[in-house]
Amino acid sequence: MRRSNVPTLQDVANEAGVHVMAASVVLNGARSSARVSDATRNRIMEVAARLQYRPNAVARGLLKGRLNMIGVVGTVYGGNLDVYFHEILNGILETATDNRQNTSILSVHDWEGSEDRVLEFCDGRVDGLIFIAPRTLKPEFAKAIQRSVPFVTIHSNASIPGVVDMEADDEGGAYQAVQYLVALGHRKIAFFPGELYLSGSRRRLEGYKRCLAENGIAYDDRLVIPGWYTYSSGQDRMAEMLERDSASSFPTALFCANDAIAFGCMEILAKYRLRVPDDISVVGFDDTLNACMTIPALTTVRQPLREMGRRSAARLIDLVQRRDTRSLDTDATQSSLRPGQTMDMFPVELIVRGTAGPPPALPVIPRLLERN
Amino acid sequence: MRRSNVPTLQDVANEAGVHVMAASVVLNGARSSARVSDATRNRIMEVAARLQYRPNAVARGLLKGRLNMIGVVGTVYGGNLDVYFHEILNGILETATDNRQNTSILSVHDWEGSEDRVLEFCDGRVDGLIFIAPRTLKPEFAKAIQRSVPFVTIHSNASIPGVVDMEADDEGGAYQAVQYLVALGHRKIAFFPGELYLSGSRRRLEGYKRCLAENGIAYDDRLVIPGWYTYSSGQDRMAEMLERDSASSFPTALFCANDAIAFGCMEILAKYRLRVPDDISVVGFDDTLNACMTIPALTTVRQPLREMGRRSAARLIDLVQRRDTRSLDTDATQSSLRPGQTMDMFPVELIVRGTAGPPPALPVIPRLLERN
DNA sequence: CTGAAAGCGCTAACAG
DNA sequence: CTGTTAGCGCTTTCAG
Repeated sequence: MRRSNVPTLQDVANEAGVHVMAASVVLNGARSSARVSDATRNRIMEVAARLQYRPNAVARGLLKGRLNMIGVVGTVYGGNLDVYFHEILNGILETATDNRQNTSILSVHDWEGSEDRVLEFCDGRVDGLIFIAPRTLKPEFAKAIQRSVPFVTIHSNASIPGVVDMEADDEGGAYQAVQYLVALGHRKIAFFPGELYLSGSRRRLEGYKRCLAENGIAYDDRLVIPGWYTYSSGQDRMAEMLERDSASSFPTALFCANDAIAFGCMEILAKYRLRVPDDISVVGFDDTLNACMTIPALTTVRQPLREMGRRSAARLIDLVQRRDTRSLDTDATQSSLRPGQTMDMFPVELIVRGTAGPPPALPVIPRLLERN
Repeated sequence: MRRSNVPTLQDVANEAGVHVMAASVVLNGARSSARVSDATRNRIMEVAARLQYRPNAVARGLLKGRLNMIGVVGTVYGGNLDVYFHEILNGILETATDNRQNTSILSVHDWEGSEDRVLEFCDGRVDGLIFIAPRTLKPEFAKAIQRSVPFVTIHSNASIPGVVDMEADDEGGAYQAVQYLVALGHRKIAFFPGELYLSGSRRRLEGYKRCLAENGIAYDDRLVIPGWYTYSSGQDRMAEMLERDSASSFPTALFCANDAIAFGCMEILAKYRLRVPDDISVVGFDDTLNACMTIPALTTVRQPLREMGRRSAARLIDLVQRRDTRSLDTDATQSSLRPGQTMDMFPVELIVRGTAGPPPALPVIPRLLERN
């Protein structure tokens, strides 16, 4: 049953009066391209051009067991793939394009309930998978995936034996951010860590705690308010804190576990007539593209998301190729990417912009505007 | 040459001691599932479960001429797929997921030079294509695509006969934005239209002009500065204007053809110590996710990008299905989407936030800060 | 150097 | 109701 009306190799061959395989050899430039005489070769090329022949990727894929397609699985948060995802994706697309790979995206709402969709996703249609911030990859699930295709993770929550994972220096980044605030004179620094059951959040909490301890500031768990990695969670938690605390017990600085939370906080602060950074300082984490778009621009810990995307794609492509040629070369020195290493740690950097300054001389009084 | 180690239908059949096709019928639930006795059926299911058999999507795709994959082609601007693209993508992913379709992304840097990549992209690996803001689709190129797969466009620059295109009411949106500024008391309103060779930009310019005319304000082409649809272009054009104009000839309001331009402008305005909206008003276009993340939040014309993404995917899926069953039903009333219609126009809406207000009583004097 | 075969994994059409 | 056969479009092997 021929479905589409695009010319096939058979059509070209018929038209040129040669056999399919001659056309195949000519048109894909297989190793022995000298196997066809110049006359037939030219005739085939001419016919192919006239018919606008293009090889069918699926047929080739079935045969080769490879489609030149990398799959990306990412979480949608409240219906949206957020900027964080977006920047990683940019990196992946860049590397994929450079290596003539296509990119396919699967968005999942929750990891637990989507295992079947993910498994289906990798049944032949992708050569490998990149998981972006998977919540919980159950070991059996990870095994099931690996049976079909290799995969790598970015911000994996729990490390999986033999699986390469990209991580940023969460602990160090948090430490830097808090140290910066302390140096500015802050002593009461709140922390919005996002989801504390995520290992990244916990590492950031570690950095926050270590910095306080090293500066002789007592840890106050009323200043640490968990939530989610979203704008609206930032709004909610900030509002809670503003309604709960009196002016005197209110923090002079906020460290947020990502930029979205920071923006949510800032939105609420504005509603309460608190000026950033005069009345209160805010520091984020990630340095997503919109971090420099607020006024004042967000002071934040830069995580090289794009680079992490690039590297994950490079790693994956490497794994796919290695699998393809596993029997041919046992020499692992071919690649510049060390295969044994199971975690790529990326450095972070504090980007000082305009949302953090010295604490106010007098306690400020938050007053809610009636409506914005 | 068997490439992967995943169990195949043949494996299941062998293990269960039945013929391949029995396994096929049982495991995919084809029309006559009663064709197999319960005993064999159970045995097959049991074996399939034990072996963790999953059908190979590529093999099925080759046979059916359909992979359940929709392709999205978008432009990268300065190395980034921007928020605009991102929101449309969210809509596409949503509808794709609802219809059990996968989504594959191809990012192109320039449309002219990427025609081959696009053609290659649609050789079997996608069932249809969504073009996001294609610059110039040459007629022959469009024909070539259509030979392989159906496609739809979003913000197509020139309409292509028979191709469904999603557009927003650019003219009306621009009119609304400018009318709002005029109502606030502004008479000197600058317009940053982005690329004027794009039809969308020109329609926005029409709306701007019409509104000025209807309010008896003379059109001054010194106030209309073309550029690109980017943050950095907003910065550049704004800086140019600030350096060029004296305080007295400086506009009191800015209408920007998208949010990115508006943010770029605002960044420069801040550098020149101009306060938004006290000294100068700014209105954007699009209402991308980060529009509400600046402080003050951006007043902008909302384009339902997500909805446009959803609709484009729905349209495309419809076309793909129609193509699949073209010989079977000639009855076009099946679908709720009218097939003949070649343009979907989406309404826009002015979202009033905090970046526009009345013009200042006295002309303001921009003064550049030494460093930010 | 050329031709004929077989087969990737799956399904749709046939005979039995 | 079962089993066989052919084939989606392409490539690789093996004879000629």
